[in-house]
Amino acid sequence: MERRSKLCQDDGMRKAPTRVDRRTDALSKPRIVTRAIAILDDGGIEALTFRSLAASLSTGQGALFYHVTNKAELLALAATDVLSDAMNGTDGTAGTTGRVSTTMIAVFDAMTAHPWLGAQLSSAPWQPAVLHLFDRIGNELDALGVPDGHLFDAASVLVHHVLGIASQFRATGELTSVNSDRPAFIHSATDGAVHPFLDKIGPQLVHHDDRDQFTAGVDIIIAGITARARLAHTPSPPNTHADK
Amino acid sequence: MERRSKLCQDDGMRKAPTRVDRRTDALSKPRIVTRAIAILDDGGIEALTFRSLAASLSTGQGALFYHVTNKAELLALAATDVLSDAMNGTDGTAGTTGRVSTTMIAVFDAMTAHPWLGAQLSSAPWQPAVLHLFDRIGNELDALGVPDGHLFDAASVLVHHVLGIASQFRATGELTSVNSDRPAFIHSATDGAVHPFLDKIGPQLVHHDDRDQFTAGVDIIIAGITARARLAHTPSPPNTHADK
DNA sequence: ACCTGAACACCGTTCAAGT
DNA sequence: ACCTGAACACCGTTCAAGT
Repeated sequence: MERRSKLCQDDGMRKAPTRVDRRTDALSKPRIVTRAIAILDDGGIEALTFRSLAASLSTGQGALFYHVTNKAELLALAATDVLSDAMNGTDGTAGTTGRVSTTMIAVFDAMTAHPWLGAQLSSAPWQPAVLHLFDRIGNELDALGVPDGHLFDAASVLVHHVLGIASQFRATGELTSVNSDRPAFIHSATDGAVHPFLDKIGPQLVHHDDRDQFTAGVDIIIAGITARARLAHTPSPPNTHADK
Repeated sequence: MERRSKLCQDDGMRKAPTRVDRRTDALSKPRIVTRAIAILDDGGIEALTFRSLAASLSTGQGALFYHVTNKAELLALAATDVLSDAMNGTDGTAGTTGRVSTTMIAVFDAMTAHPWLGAQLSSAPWQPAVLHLFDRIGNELDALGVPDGHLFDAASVLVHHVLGIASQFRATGELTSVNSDRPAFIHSATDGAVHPFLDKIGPQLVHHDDRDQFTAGVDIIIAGITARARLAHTPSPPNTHADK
C-alpha cells in the first residue's frame, strides 16, 4: 500500500563491507509489484505464480513472502498501481459534468488494457483500489451538485456498474471465445430453454461494442441520479456546463 | 443444464439381478448438484471440494467426473438451480412497473441466503444462470414499454448492478469482518491516503443497510432508463400502472 | 536483515483397474 | 455403464538453514 521508493535504503554510507551493490537490484515491494504487473499483463491472471514471479526476479519463492504478505496483497497492490495511473490520467480533462464519465471510462479502458484487472477488482471489492475509485467518484458527484443525501447511493451504483463489467473481464480466453460466435454460444449455454428477449436482441449481442455499451450504461445511471436528485431537492438549474 | 429428474432410470423392470436397489441412491447429475448446494450453503464456497463432495455422497472423486465435466460446470449448475428457484418465486407478484425491481430484489435475497451465489455469478457472467436473468429482466423491461432501441442497454445496466453487488458477496468472512468495524477497516485499507468523500460519508457506510442500498440503486437505474427512454421516444403517458 | 529451496498441505483432474 | 482410489501436476505458504 505504501508507495515510498526506497530502493536502496542504506546505500554505501556504512562501511561498505565488500561492495555495497553486490546486487544493484535488491528485492523490494515496488520492484516485486512492477514485475508482477508485467507478468499479469502478458500472461493473464493465471500466469502469475509465486514460482513464476520468483523465477522472473531470479530469487526463491520464500524471498517474496519476506516483502509481501500473501497473493491477495500482491494482487491488490498491482491493482492499485494500475488503477491509480489510469485515474491520474484524467485530471482536469472536462468540465464538472463530464468528469464522472471520464473517470468511469478511464477505468474501463484500464481494464481492457490489463484484462486481469477486472477479475481482481471484482474478486475483492473492498480493496484499496476500489475504495479509491469510490472516493473519486463520490467527490466528482459532490462537485456536480448531487445533494448529500443521495451521494452514497449514487456513487455506489456507479461503482457497482464498473464492478459488474469488471466481472466480464474474467478469463480472457473465455470472453474472446464468446465474442467469436455469440449466437451459437448463447444457444448452447442456455441449452434450448426459451429466451424470448435473448432471441430478440440477438443481432445487437453480436455486433455491439462493449465500450459503447458501458458508456451507455453510465449515461443511464447519471440520468437517473440527476432525475432523482432534482426530484428530491430544489429544481435548480441543470448545471450542464463546465465550471472550472 | 438439463433438469430431468430421472433418479432411477430403469427401476426393477429388467430381471432384477440380485437386488435392484443394492443402492437406492445411484449417482446422478441432479443428486450431485443438490448435495453440492447443501455443502456450499453451510460451508461457503471453499468448502466445496471434489473430495468433500465425494465423501458426502460416499463415492470416489472419480465417479463425480463421470457425471459432471468439471468444477465450473458443477458450480454453474448449482447457480442455475438456486437462481431459478428464486426467480420463480416472483411470478405475478406486482404490476408491470414493479416487476423489474421485484426480480432484482429476489436475486439479491437469493444471494444473501446463499452467500456463495454472488461469487459464482460474478466469476462467470456468461453462465446460463446469468443469461436467464438477463432474459427475464429484458422481457420485463419490454413489457414496461421501454423502446426496442434501449432495451439492450437498459437490461445490461441492471444485470451489471446485480453482478456488481454480487462481487461483494465473495469471501463471507471478509465481508463480515468489514461490517464489524468499517471505519477502522477503511482507514487501514486506504493506508492514510486522503479520501474526503469516504470521510464524509463514513457514518452512512457504517449504518447503512446493504439491501436498502441495493434497491436504491435499482430505483436510480430505473429512473434513468425511463428518463432516457421518454426522451428518445414519444412523450407517452407515464405508464405507471400495472397492465396485466 | 535478507534470502534460499526443500517440504507441507491442498487442490482439480486423470486413469488404470475393478464390477 | 458405472464406479474406485491412487497418482499427477500444480498451487500458496511455511520454515529450517544459510549469508
